[in-house]
Amino acid sequence: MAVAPSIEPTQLPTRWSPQEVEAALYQRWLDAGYFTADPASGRPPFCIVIPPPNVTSSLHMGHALEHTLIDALTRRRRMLGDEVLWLPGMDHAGIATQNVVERELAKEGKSRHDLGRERFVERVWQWKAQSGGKILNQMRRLGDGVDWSRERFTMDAGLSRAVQTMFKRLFDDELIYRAERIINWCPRCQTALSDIEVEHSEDAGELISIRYGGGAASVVVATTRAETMLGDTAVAVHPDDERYQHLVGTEIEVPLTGRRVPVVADEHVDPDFGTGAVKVTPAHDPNDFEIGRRHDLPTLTVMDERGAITAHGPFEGLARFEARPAVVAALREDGRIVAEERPYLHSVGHCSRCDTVVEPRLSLQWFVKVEPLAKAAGDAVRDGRTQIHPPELAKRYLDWVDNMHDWCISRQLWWGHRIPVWYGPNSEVVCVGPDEQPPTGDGWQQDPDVLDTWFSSALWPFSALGWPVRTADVQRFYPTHVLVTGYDILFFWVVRMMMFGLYAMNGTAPFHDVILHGLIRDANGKKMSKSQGNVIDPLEWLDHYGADALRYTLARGANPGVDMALAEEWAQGSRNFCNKLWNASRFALINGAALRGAPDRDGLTDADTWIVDRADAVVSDVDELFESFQFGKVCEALYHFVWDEFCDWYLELAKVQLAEGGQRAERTRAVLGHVLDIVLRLLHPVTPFVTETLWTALTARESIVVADWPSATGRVADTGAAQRIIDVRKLVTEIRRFRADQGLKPAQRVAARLLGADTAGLGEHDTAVRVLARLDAPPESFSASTSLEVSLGGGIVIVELDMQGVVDLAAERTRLAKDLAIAEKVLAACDAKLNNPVFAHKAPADVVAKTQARREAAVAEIARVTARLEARPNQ
RNA sequence: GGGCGCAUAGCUCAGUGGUAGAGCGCUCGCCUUACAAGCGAGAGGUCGCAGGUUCGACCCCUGCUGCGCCCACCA
Repeated sequence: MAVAPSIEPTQLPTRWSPQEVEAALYQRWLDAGYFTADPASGRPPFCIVIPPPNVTSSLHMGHALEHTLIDALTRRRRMLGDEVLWLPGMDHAGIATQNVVERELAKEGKSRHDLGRERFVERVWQWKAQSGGKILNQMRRLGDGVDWSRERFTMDAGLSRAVQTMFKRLFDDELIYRAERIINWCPRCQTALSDIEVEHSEDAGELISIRYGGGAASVVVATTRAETMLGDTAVAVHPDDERYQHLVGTEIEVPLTGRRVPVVADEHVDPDFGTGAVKVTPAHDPNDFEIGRRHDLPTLTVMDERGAITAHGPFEGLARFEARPAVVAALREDGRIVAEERPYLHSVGHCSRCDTVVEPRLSLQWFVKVEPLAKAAGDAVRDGRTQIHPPELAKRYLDWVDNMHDWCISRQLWWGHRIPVWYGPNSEVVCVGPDEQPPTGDGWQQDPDVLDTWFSSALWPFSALGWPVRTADVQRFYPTHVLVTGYDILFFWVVRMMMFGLYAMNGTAPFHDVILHGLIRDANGKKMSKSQGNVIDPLEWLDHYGADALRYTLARGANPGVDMALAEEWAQGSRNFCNKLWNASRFALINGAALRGAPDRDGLTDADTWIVDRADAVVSDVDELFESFQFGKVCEALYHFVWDEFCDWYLELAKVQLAEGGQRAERTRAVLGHVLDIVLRLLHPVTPFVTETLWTALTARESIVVADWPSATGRVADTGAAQRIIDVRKLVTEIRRFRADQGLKPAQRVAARLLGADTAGLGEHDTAVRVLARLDAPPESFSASTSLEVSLGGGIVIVELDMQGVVDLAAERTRLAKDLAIAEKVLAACDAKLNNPVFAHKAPADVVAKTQARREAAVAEIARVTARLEARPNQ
């Protein structure tokens, strides 16, 4: 059982010091077991699985954002009474992690081959232990309310079993196949890559036009990859291209290799591009591969897995980028062959992990046949079973699933789930399920490759819950409710979870809502990157400003799908807000506020009624905003209420009420406690630490983590009280403005008489207005030296002031002139509308009425200001 | 090549068919007994450009310009 620390209000420091208490509070929550889910409880379930961070790195700001949003959602649901499970874990991140560890090895002058597969994998596990620990610590610092008893890793035994089960099932359903295809090959990582692991960029290259054949039977083809001509086995032209009709079906000689290759007619060729003729290299280009299949062309592999040339004497052994100029140089030796060389900007694929130029390569790989799976994934979004926020991104999702290529899932790596397929001595292929023994005997060998890391990630929403075992967790918490992740992995991850979830879980999509947050950028809107040196480490802000300030900053900027620029000032502002909350609470506690339930309406002042009603409204606003995942607006609404309304006005009015003592003060304390209680609970999902500290002090209860989420009192708002408070605020502001214009110091008291306050309904607010505006009661011999008229909702109040001859006429004239100009502008605008005959017909009645009212107010204002100005000679 | 998004105050961003908003920054004045990480009062915007619809457009439509992102097998 957690015990709230007892704090003596008067001992509270004037600043919130997060560093001193956060760790202890977090430990207290863990000890109390608040974050441990119980599948057997009767509560409605609410589950979010963490997007498992890669074990390779520590958490960056994007993670901090993601975790803040997830934590806010889960904390709120917990307070609403749900059985909440936020399941933590990490991803083995196959190629990324292997690369990191290989780089470590390189520092020791070793390669993975020096260690051998087994020892290398051991080494990666060591890395995982070290790096993973850092991540877990960061999550604690952030205050993540995760269920640590359920922590998973994509390579742990259970998840490996899930992977094997899934593979086997897809294999048996013929949704996984092995084929020789042109795939994206990274010559540095020496593995196949899926389409989305390739990043395209516009690179400068050369387009070289080469004459094939000779004399009348020659044709010019163009290429940016001259070295591939060593593997050419045809030239292709469009079937309808009359220029080349006579050549189709003939053979033509390829320069350098001297190979005689057929000229084929193929629809793929664009007759308008270049010369309309294409060299065909089936082994090294995906299009050419297809052409080759259609025309039964041989595939001639001329490059090895490192990208070095394997054939043709003089070029053998050259790396591809050395071979390219070498081939061109050799072609130039015969002056008739190279028809043209020109610079050329074109799109080139790079390995997303190491930036090496990807080489299309013919090889035998495993693929997932995505069509039926992608169809289901599209349908789930189309029919609304899963909703994507923001909806604009749903279109992008659909475009993608509708045009998806088969997914290459085998990787020539060592770190990952080994493909559960065994090959026999007589070309047998056996897929081995998790409960089956692999075949033994001479010549049987397991496939050496591992699976794409996204294969296991795609299973995460159910494998992490225990699938394929029918665990209580799977039954209770699948489908999960919300997925919170960045839009940058919509295709990598979200689509694949949808495909696999729908397939493995009998058509049940893995989540109801997908929230795609934006990317974190630096203050100038630039992407954070290590090479730019503009990365902000969340730990730095945690140390300087505390977890709540960091979380609040991130949540406040979190508009769905929109990137966020982060600057240090934001964190400072959030820290200041936490401190404001701290001091407001401190004030309330010092003055004896305590939680006594919702205050009885009887005997409340206008100020009390107003703030209680406002708190009610904020509760429903925040609920609505949370339900629609508008975190930024949740924060904004609470910020405005706490700072601009509760602190700036209610607390100041409360001071007056407390000074009255007795029953009035007692009720004020109740209202303070009530409103503060609501505010703290509403803020808790975003700023858990400061709210916990203050709430336990206010209520003497166990923990706000398990407090009830606020609900509105359900009573009808008192608009009269609200209007009177608005009037008080306006009156006070106008008087302060006047004082400022007149150059009065804040401390300087001025005697004043308020005329018309009673009829304006502000009779009982006389003291408050005087305190807030620093006005003294008029002495018996009061004589006003100047006056100020303020037009309020309840009527006009005239403030007569004894300025003792210090009236600054010039300042007043300036202000009046400004007021006059504004009023005249408003009048003109209103007249323009009202004089338009169509306006009265077409505009809604309330708009017309409002416009008329505005006009009248402007006219009255002009009259008053003009009178003022006339009464103040320019002397 | 296809698709999408964004252009609003100095900066980062909200916003609604009917008088332009916030935070930070800036100016002036204040240590006013919760808070100087604070208080009070201000300045600052022809809501990218050009048309159109409408009584009325920052908001809806069209085009343009600029920026960004995603997808793509342009040799």
